[in-house]
Amino acid sequence: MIGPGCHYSPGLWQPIPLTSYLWRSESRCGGMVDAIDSKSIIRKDVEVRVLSSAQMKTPIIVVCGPTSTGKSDYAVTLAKERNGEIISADSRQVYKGLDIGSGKITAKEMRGVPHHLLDVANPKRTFNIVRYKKLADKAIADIVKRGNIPIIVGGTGFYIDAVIFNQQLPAVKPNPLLRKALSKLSLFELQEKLQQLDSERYETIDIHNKVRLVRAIEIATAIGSVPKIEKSSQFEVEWIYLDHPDEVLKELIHDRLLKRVRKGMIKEVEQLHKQGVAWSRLEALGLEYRYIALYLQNKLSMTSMLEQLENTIWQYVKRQRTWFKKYTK
RNA sequence: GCGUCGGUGGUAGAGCGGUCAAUUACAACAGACUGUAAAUCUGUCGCCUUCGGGCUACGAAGGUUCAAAUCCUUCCCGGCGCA
Repeated sequence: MIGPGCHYSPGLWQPIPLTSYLWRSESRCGGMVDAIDSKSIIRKDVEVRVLSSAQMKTPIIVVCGPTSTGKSDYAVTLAKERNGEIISADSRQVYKGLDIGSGKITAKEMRGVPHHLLDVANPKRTFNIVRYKKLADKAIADIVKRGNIPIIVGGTGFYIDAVIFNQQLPAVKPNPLLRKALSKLSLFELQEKLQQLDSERYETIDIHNKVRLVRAIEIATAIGSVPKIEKSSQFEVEWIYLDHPDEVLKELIHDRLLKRVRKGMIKEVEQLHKQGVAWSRLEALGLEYRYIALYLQNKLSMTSMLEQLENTIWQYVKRQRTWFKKYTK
């Protein structure tokens, strides 16, 4: 059985609870009681009402963890038990057509549980976090309206953060012309430019990271400076972190990779390319799409493609773990 | 068997008398993360350390030299050419 705060799961899995903002304990000290109390006051005082509804946080569940730990499956079971609907937090599963390679759940595996934020973007164009947040916020609101509990499931920590902590990202759209011009500059020139435009952001940014520098300059150019990010939490979060010991996870990754190759993952990438997704775009998508694209272009043999891919997946696992570690604090 | 080229850190591969514990890339390990986030970027990476330094290392053993991964000799191993 799977339930709130019960970090137990079927088979040989050993989901490790990272945090325990348990739903039950939270509602005792926070939301529910206040909410009920405030209702009686509402009719008399609008001020109190606003304050109280701010205090009344929406319960939400987050299932996170590195790739191949069985998040999707776990979440479906959880959703069935808890009346939940699932919101994917995966930067590649948002794209139509990236199915096997991204490890997207199949209709059958959903077992009737509604899933959101899958197949919402065209793989030829880059999706981004602001669009993700907009769609996710909307999905959450709808789910809550239906009286169900939203369950955010995925391995993209950046996306999870944006939604859970309600990060207000600056409303500056990507400017392709500016980016093109900036891409010609050296690292040093980009650093100088940002320092001139916004010395405060310059202090906090990773000054070796061109991508970040370009984005910061883009924002500063448009609105003067990069605003400090505001975080707030409107949710009562129950965190569930799934992981396995290294050896177990490595084996799961290996087996799953072979299984997906057998299921036609290579054909999927070939198909995407035929439909007009450029090799360079596929390579930029990373992991499976990058390495299979290289293989299809005869830049890698089958064996070295699989070897390198497995290796890169493991590096990704470690980046994910690094990200999720902050949820334990 | 003769000739020839080579044997360098987990791997590939620089260095060819001192400034070499040894460029670089990959792997490994740790970390960052404000509209590309499966992306992008950073640090560490022989052993020990009181962080000054100490010790062991470039196939093996000898030798030349103030000084050798770098030169010489022999041996072992691999590629190629001729037999």
